[in-house]
Amino acid sequence: MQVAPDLLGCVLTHETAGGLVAVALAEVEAYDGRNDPASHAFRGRTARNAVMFGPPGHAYVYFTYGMHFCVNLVCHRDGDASAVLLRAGRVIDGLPLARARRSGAVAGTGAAGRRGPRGAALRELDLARGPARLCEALGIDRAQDGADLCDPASPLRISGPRAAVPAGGISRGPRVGVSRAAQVDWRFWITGDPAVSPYRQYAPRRAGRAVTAEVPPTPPRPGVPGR
DNA sequence: CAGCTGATTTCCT
DNA sequence: GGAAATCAGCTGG
Repeated sequence: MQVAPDLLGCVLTHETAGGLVAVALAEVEAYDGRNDPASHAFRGRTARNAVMFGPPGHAYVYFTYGMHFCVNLVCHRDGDASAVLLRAGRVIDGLPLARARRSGAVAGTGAAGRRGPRGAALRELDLARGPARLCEALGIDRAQDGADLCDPASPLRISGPRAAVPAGGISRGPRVGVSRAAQVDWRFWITGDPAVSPYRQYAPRRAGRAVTAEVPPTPPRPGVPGR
């Protein structure tokens, strides 16, 4: 929570065999470990979130919704599972590679098993506009879980602290898509930055399957008079 | 543009 | 069994 706004404007860089991509952070969210019902660490340590309970400065990468990766920076001392989700940014280096990954053209990157080109060309601003998009553009997956982001020699690293407060200042508001502790304003972003992801409130999904026990009323059909 | 849906793993009840 | 720190594709206005 303390360091989250300071990450805005910092640069996250990932160097792989395929090349280098760097993103200037525009949006982050803080999660307060065991004290925060919205945190993955709220219910204790699991195989997935183990890195969060380790020393600060490392990457916690998780897989969610069966297809997406998101990356956090572990912030508090060993045993204290606080972390900051890196939600969005602007690609400032390695643009062609970022675009290729996001369009599904690079094998072994992106969400598990996804392949083949998708539809229309992507806007440059959308390449890292959202936590899963940011990971895909940078080529981050569970292999980077635990990486030391503060080591300048690490393939995945963060450069900071930034030189100055971003022009336009910093805004804060509720976190995106969380159902619990939705009222706390622990999301921070650079005011007016177009790379900030659109805010979405948590919305429970309706019961998916249609009725089998009930017969829905027959809808009126065109050309067929009602009664 | 708002709203809804499918995809699909990890963890929880 | 079902929700979740998401995204893209599609529909209707």
